[in-house]
Amino acid sequence: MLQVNFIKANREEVLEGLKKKHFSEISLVDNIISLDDERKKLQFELDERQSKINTFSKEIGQLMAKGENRLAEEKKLEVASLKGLLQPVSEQLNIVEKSLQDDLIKLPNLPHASVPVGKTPEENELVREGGQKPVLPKDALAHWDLAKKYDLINFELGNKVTGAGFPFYKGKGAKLQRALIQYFLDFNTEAGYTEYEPPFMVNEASAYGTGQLPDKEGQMYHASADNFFLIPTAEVPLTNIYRDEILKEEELPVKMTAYTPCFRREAGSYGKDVRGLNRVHQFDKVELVQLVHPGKSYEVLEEMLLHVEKLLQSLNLPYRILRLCGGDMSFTSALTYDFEVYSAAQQKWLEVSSVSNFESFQTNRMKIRFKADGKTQLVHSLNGSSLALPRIVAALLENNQSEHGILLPQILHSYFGGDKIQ
RNA sequence: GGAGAGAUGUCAGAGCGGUUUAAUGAGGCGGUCUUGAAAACCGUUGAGGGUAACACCUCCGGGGGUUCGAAUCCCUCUCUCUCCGCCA
Repeated sequence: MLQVNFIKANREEVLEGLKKKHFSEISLVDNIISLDDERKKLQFELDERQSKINTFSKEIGQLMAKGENRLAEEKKLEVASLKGLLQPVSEQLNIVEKSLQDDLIKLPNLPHASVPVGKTPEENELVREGGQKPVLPKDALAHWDLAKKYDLINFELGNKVTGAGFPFYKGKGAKLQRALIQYFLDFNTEAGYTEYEPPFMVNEASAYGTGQLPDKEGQMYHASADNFFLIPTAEVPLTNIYRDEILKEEELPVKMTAYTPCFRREAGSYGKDVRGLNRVHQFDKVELVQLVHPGKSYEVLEEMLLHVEKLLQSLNLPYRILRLCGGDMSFTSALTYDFEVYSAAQQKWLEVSSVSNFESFQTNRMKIRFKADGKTQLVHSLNGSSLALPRIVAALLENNQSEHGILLPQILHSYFGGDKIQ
């Protein structure tokens, strides 16, 4: 959520930013500004009347203490009439505040200056590429065929027990999941991130805090008896740890990492690109979250980018980094880098990580602040995947297939307890 | 699932209709003293709105009500704790 005062002081900049993000309801901006002006006016009026009533009420108390009941009764009547004037103002104020809030919630975050102009994924900007694309024989198999050949993943069984998009991992396939999770967490904690194991369900306030509500509730699984939501990412419980908290400046940066399964309904995405592990409803992911001083968030974003890049390099996967264009970015982000790995048998780039700076957009909603020199201000929040497992597994299987089996990268040997899958 | 108790500032904890602008203690910060530290003493220390700065207004778990006046009384919701039951 953007801050009203910022919008008021930077109207032109806000309009331009929204345009870059291809946000259509531009009129909201002026609406917000006038609603806030009205809010202030009403609030002032209400405060003044309330102040009078408070004074009179105190006087009544003093009169009664002195036994001057008749004067007190007269004052009571006076206050009663003042109260009648209070009601309509307070009702109007409530209406205005509600509309203001509703409008503010609809505004997306503004894109950073470095965000490229564009609307579609094709217009994302290539930052750099790394690693070597393998040369596979003509009869190379896609990961869903490899998964079957080595009995690693059973998609049909998932259909039976739960539904489409809930695969079973089995044997070496299950162990590979465990090895990757363990390795990713170790990699992150060595870089100073504190490991958490959070709840996999959150309440409504938390889903609202990170921006899943009120808009995207169709994307989350909902446990209606208790009104809990299955988390779509560890970002939700992790960031909400600090909801409504005021940190000390020296507590920053807060660096957190967690493994969780992620649950996504993916409503509306059928057909292409959903085969095998390319898009599933439940998957494993290790996530990074940082809360930082607002002056340092872009520096930290680059640091997180390098961190994830090193991780991909250690897996020997060919990757590329994209800077997302205005139209392809998420509602809440100010700048997002996507990591994609090349899945050689499908001959396709698959997104495996998204690293974003949200600036104060999330923290304004959640009221995550810090205190410095007596002043309280919002921290900046960032997050990134390191990494989402399914597509990493897809690329590992496809790119490393050979006549001797799947040859795993060196770094995984000890975690996996072997160097290949046969 | 049943019964009971409770939710107050950073923490502990009083207040249960009108000098509460929320007592008191601890912690934090500043100071006096000291070579330095501890102790002792003095001062200071919540959030939001509003203002050029004051003033002023709101907040004692959330929402609603009674009253001239509510942390205090009533209703309701949420959560926490204790005991019993069930249980990995």
